[in-house]
Amino acid sequence: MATLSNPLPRRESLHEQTYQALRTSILSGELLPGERLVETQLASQLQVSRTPIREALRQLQREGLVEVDTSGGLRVISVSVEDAVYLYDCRIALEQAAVREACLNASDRTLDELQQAIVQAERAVQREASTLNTFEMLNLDYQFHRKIAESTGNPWLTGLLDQVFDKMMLLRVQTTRHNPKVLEICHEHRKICGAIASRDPVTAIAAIQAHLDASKDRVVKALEMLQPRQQADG
Amino acid sequence: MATLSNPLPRRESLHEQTYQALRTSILSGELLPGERLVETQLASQLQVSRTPIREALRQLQREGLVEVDTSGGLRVISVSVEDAVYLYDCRIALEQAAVREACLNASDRTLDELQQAIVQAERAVQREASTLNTFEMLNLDYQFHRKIAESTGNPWLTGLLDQVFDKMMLLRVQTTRHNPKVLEICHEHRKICGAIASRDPVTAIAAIQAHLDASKDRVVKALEMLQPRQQADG
DNA sequence: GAAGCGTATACTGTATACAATATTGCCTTT
DNA sequence: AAAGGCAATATTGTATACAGTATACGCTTC
Repeated sequence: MATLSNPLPRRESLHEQTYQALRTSILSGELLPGERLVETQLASQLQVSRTPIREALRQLQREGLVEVDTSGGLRVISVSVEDAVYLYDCRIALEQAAVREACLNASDRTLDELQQAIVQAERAVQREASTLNTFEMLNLDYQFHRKIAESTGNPWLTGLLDQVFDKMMLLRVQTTRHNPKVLEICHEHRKICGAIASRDPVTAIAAIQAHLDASKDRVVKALEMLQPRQQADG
Repeated sequence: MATLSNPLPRRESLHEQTYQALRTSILSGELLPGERLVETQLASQLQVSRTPIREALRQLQREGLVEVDTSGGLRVISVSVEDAVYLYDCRIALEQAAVREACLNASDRTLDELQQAIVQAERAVQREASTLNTFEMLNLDYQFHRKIAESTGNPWLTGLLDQVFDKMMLLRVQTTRHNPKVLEICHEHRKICGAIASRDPVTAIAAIQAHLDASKDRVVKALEMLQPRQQADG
């Protein structure tokens, strides 16, 4: 609804729409890691000129979802087992800070939204079981974590975490298909939520730590199954 | 030196050079917070067409150094006292993770470089005292912190911290001119470095925490002097 | 003189043309 | 048949032209 209190929503520019489209395609796995992104192809697919495509690609590049080829072309990044560990390290650091702040700042309204995010995820799992695709299921997971970040009121923290989430999505789209222990996750989410609700930073931090450590383990194991880590020595 | 192990360095594209030029201008204070960035002006100043300018601006926008106006124009962000606190929260979270990993991974070579970074900063201060401009002085500071991040081997962590540093530079360019207690900082740096060298994560984390808390205090106090924080109630 | 309208101007958004470079495959030569 | 070179093609880099939109200024009208 457009009201007088807000400026009218300006029609999204093509480069913005292009950015969103490409990002979604990458995160959902429609564009696979390593896949070459050719400007003219994308332009004809999305029915725009190369100009907005280029602007979108530069953003994705700065964000690290896309990287330059040896010959100057752009490709979707591919995330190794090594990267997965590194990304989890970043995520744990940021999310610990997030839950700590959340314990201080979260409003009742926010706590409610957290609850709802969990319930929504549980319902979705029970209802749609296997029909729900991986991308959407992961999105429900991240919704919870993002809500915690938002509740801190710290926009920079949210932004940084979003970047980490994006790359994480990329690797989890590959792995989660095989072990979607979502109910277990929901249980862990409830614990975190409870600790935040009782304004207990120590417990909350421990809970998010445990949750992410477990998640990290699952993902790393799954990845090593798919693409065995190279040993430095024999 | 170009060797066979690396691909030949491709001539930097104009949009990359443009990005670097704009970023530096912003961080050094040549382009002031709130200042309008007009594509055609920048194009004529840098003697390129609008195309590379736009690509550079999109990157800066994604990175958060530049933001859109109500009327669609781009402006250099301005960092409030609130933002300063939020940015420090992010930085502390990330740097704690960095020093912890540094304790585990730092090579002797890296430790040496850390030492050198400190010595270099001390020398610069003694030698050039007041002639050294704020931007360069801060760069020496960040060099130290960036080296720690690099020593983790975690490229994502480095990237995230760089983003925080950039915004921090923006606010510190305003504040540091007045209280350049650099020697004090060097002392704190030595402590951190020592703890990393003795592979003592607990001490290292405590030291970086103390260092950043002190820094945060200084910056917030200085900022509140310049632009008093608005009170919600009278 | 103030309010409102309209035009001129400035700026961003997008498309396209042109240039430079990389890749591919064919053709020649030995 | 293999190697080397040359031409054709594909792709990115950059400039510019044109369109849409906002802003500013002056003119008109009351």
